Amino acid sequence: MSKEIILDNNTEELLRKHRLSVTESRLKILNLFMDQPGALAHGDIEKKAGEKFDRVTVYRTLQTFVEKGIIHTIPTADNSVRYALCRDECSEGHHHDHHVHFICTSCDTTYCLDDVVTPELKLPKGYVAQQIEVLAKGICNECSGK
Amino acid sequence: MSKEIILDNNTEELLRKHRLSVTESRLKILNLFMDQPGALAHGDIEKKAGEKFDRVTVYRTLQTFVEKGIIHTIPTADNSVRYALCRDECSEGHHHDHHVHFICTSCDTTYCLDDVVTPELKLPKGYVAQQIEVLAKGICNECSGK
DNA sequence: TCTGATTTTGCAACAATGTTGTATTTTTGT
DNA sequence: ACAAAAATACAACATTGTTGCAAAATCAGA
Repeated sequence: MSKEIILDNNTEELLRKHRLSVTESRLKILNLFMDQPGALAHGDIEKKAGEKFDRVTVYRTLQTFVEKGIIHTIPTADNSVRYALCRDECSEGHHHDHHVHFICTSCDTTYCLDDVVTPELKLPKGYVAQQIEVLAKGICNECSGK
Repeated sequence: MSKEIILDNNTEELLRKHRLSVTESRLKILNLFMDQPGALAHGDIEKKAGEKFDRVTVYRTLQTFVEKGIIHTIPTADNSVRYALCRDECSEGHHHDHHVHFICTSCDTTYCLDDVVTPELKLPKGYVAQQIEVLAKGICNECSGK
């Protein structure tokens, strides 16, 4: 008899779409991402998940999700990469996250500003850009309102 | 009798300017940065320095240099912050590195493109940017020429 | 140039983070 | 329901980053 997991099946379909086995930890981790607007670091996930989440499972799950194009990484200036859901269609191994990321210096939330497109750049001769990441730091919507 | 360290005194003056004691490890680390065009990760420094460099000393030296505005950090998408010399005048604790960073996917060198200025951004209402970091990935000058 | 005060270093011990291999469990397709 | 495939948990380990403190180097003033 299969365990009864009550979760919306958006997440389940997402996994199936990428030909990944539907497992409890994957569903839970996906839901963590869905349930909040920002990005999560590896550590956040271990904490938010309550008590028990094997560290190795989290590492491998995140790695799988990145490879499949379900989440993407966001660079930060400290040593903590954060992950966020890919809103748009990201094909396997090829992300199209041409939007700006915003890190709030007050509440430390990381946002994907999906509507802000990364600007064009004029690079010096010989440099060919394949991908451009824009990282803005400042005060977010929530924190500036108060 | 003081040990004889033969190094150009640009580095020494730089340290004095920031009221830092002139020590062997600081001079060596500064010279590592001077001797190459790109940025260095913590690990690079430990390796490049040959055999002996206490890890703790490197950590604390980098931290000091960042605080004093001698170097600045560059975010990356993997878990390895890199450091580069601040070309322009950076006051203590307040960096003016409004230039674009470029990471070559071929040779893995990180460049500061000092002449490429970060573009203006239109952020959604409520978001106030204090600092904007632009990170371009692609093929660098050196690698594209061949 | 000597000397005491200050700063920096090196070491040890530790904490946190990330990796790998393997046996066991779960999921999948038929 | 069953065999094959995939994912997990656990242990053991490697790497990376942190802290406290005694020893050493540097500095500033006489």
